[in-house]
Amino acid sequence: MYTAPSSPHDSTTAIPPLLERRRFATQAELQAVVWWQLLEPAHRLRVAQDMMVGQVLAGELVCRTGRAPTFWFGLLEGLLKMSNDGSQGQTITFSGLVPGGWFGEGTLLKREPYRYNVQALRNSVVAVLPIDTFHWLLDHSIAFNRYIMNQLNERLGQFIAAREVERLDSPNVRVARSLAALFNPILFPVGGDKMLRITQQELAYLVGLSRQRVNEALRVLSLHGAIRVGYGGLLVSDLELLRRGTFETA
DNA sequence: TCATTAAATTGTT
DNA sequence: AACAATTTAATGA
Repeated sequence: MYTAPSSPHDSTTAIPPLLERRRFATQAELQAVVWWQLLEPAHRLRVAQDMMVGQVLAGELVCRTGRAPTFWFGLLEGLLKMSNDGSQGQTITFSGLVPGGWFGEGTLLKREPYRYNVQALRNSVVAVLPIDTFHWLLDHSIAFNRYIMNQLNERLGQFIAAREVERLDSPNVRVARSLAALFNPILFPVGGDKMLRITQQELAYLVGLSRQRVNEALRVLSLHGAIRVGYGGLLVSDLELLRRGTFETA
């Protein structure tokens, strides 16, 4: 299913048709949203009326640096990559995004343009909540405020961890930490599932390594018993080891 | 349900 | 980057 969309790093990719061909969220989709469950009935109703869902094809951008903030985004299905274009044209990947994750709250809070690109690594389903609804929730729901506060705090920790990884770590450890980040229960509350559907090619785009190198790293990680690799995905068997382990050699 | 074929993904150089 | 090997998905009897 993965036909390298010319290059997920291609900045000439057209503006997302996410705004077109989208529909309202179904009841099942709403109930799968963790923070929606925290709201009281009146607040749930407003969200149900305003939240929409759209399809994003592999390679397309969900949001783009410099664009005015319009939505808070949630990934329902698929795989996204959050990155930034450095001053010399290098692409810096901050984080991968797996289903259950919501992003853009920092930008919406400040009402400033997005500071990163979010690109679909495969066909994905994305939910959007209008910025006005987002602020209305902040004004009316304590539960929502608490959720956002938690999320901001957790994301801060994730960025700090990402910086450390970026500097001093071996490819093996980079892959390990990047994988571990996808299992953050606060940012990606996906029901404690240790199973991750991701191809080695997708993971390669995520961590910025070649597929070959990722393949080798996964081999080492599984030798250490941190993960089990399978066709089209992997299983995390020791999350703590994945987070803290040093996988220097095989 | 099974066999066949195409497509996707992995393993290796 | 290229290629072979393996796994999955799709198709039709």
